[in-house]
Amino acid sequence: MHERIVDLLKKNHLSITESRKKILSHFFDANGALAHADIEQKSGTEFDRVTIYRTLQTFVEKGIIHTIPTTDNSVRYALCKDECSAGHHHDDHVHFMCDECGTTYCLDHVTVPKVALPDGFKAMQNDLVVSGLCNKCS
Amino acid sequence: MHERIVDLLKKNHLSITESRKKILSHFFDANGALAHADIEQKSGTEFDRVTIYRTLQTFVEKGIIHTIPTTDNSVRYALCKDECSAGHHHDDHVHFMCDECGTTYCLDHVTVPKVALPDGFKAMQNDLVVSGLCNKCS
DNA sequence: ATATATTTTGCAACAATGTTGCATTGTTAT
DNA sequence: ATAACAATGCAACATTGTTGCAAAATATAT
Ligand SMILES: [Mn+2]
Ligand SMILES: [Mn+2]
Ligand SMILES: [Zn+2]
Ligand SMILES: [Zn+2]
Repeated sequence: MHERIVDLLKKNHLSITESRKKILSHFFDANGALAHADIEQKSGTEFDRVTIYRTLQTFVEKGIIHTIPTTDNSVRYALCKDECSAGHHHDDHVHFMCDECGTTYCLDHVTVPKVALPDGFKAMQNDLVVSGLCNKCS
Repeated sequence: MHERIVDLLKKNHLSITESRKKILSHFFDANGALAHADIEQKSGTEFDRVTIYRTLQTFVEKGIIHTIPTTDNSVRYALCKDECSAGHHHDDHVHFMCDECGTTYCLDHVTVPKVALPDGFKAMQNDLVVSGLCNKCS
């Protein structure tokens, strides 16, 4: 596990620092997506709030994590699959938010369907967010 | 137009106030969705920031406007169709965000497709946000 | 039309979230 | 080990959103 994290950082030409390792490990441990506040809580006073912001930003830029549009308009992050790289995300899966437990899931095997748009509209990215009850809460 | 606004407020058992009329008229004038900041800007110093927050909240509760999940996780609002009422929104249309001009459109005639979810997941609401170039920018 | 009851507003104070510059510390390359 | 470079912590600030309460506006009853 620790090796996997270090490798992932190396692969993306990022220096191996305590905060990056720790924050990445939170993502590997979590089953759902994490908000900034979640990480802040899990980390205690280990590192500064600013470091968390900057680390998340770096991870998004490198294609290590992706942001998730949510119905409550709070920012959440989840690990990307291997296909993503710096500047090129390929997270075309559906996201699910449980109204009961609040967990946000990446449904990696459910792809976002394409829809026909009015004339002149060109789609570059499609995000589908489903909310309801997850398999643990229903 | 003015009558239409007053009627809409009356229909929802809301007192007819200057701020509510003015904010509603901004939505009727706008072609896309509005963020809190847009309204604050259009209104100048006419009313307090807090009033705008409370008015938007009231309108959402009454089913007059709906919130739109966005990829940049900023809150946007747009007028609902007549079918919406207090506590019962029926805004099952696709939203489009233009990467060029920033406009957010309600594509009222494009409905969100249903997707098959893993076992145990129960969908209550589906939001599809498409981004790319709008008909004016492409 | 006036008086009363109810609701909405503005203000102030606060909380939460996010951003920036810069000196110090930690990491990498030589 | 040393130098070059990158990341971190801190402080200060900006933006966004929330709450309580007195004053003002609106709706209701007389
Ligand atoms: Mn995801
Ligand atoms: Mn809409
Ligand atoms: Zn759940
Ligand atoms: Zn456009």
